[in-house]
Amino acid sequence: MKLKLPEITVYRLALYLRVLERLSREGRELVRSEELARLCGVSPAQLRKDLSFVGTFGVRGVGYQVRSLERELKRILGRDRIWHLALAGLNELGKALLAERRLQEKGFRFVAVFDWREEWIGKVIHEVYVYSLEQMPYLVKESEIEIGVITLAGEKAREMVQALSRSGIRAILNLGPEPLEAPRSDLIFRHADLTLSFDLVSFALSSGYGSVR
Amino acid sequence: MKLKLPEITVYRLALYLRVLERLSREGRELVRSEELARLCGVSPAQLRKDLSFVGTFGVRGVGYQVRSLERELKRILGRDRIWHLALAGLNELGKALLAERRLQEKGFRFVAVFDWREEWIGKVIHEVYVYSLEQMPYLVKESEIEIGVITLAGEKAREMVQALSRSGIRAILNLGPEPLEAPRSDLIFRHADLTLSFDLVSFALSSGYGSVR
DNA sequence: TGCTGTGAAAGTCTTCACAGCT
DNA sequence: AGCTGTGAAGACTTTCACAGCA
Repeated sequence: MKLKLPEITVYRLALYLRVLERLSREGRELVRSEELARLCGVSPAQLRKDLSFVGTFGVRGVGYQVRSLERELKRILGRDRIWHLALAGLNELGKALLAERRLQEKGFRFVAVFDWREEWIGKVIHEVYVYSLEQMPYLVKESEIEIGVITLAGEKAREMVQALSRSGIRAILNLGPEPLEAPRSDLIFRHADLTLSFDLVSFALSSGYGSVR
Repeated sequence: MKLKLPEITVYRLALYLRVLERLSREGRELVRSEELARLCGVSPAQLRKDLSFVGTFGVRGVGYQVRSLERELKRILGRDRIWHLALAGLNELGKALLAERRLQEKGFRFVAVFDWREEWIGKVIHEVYVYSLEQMPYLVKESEIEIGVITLAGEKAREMVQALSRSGIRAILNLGPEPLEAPRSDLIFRHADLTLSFDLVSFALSSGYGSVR
């Protein structure tokens, strides 16, 4: 339970799992570190070292069983269960997340949207009901919502962080364009901004950098 | 022009710029490394070291001029110009990107959508015209499109990579859920998958990890 | 005085290269 | 024979602590 691994390793384990899920769908039974690494854009040594942090899954001289490695990584990443999520504040990116079947399939299930605008409350977006902020504490508890997702920026984003925190949520994923300050240290708090990757591309293009990753 | 800095530093420079843009909007003139670092969730030494890779912008004993640091970082990141983008393949996430005013404001302008489905071709989504794949080589050249954005997965995603590459695009940003193989090494190629950050949160929750970043 | 810029030290991550097993 | 698992070496990144300057 108290597994301590580098954050970058966790990120890559999730990436390996993506590719394993695909190989598994395609019916592959066995994969070697060299191929899986190439598909993920990392070195074989990196892949084997990452796996060695969390267990020993391969067979020497043979490779890895796709299904069993997939199952083990799911367990390690906490992807062997259903998580209940709430979207705090509705915008286009938020709607895209609600519509994303792939997230549902992976066990990330949005069970509520919270918004402050009267005209949205009571509506149903991609099968998820929109509630007012007043209902948040009750619903977080009753629906066992553990992860709050924010796609907004600015003052509204900060209000949502406060509301989620006070409602007893366990984790907040900030997908908006600004870093926000964590309200409490016992709350898991991540910032992942899609739009930053546009800046990385623009830098690469204008600095004469080569291909990245 | 041949600036060689750690990728993680480029990422953080983009993050600093986000916060500077906000401070600038709020009318702040001066900021010290300690405050800017806190707002970005990094250490002051980190921030100063990152900046030292690309120049010297501060005044000792005083701090940084918000506007001039903002301008310098924009120049370094290639954000002092307009970039023309194409969306290759339309889905919910793609529509959300087209609608994202913040990207436009930052100089990332979608000028075309390409799709293989007859029923979409000729439509206009969030003011952007949908073209067929046949028109891609011509339009990439005529409209000076340098960055292709993909939000799809699977076989369609791989087809789009091929089509973009053959049309002479300079960079591809893969926002879909699977890593893809780069078609050529002279093409800038990035994978940034929002859905991976959900796995990181799920790991943090189930491993008893503390707050992250 | 006070905060930046930066060598040097500490810490972390990646790669190497081969032992260990099937 | 062949591929994984892993200590040890090497590369890279972060932090420290203070010189340098307004």
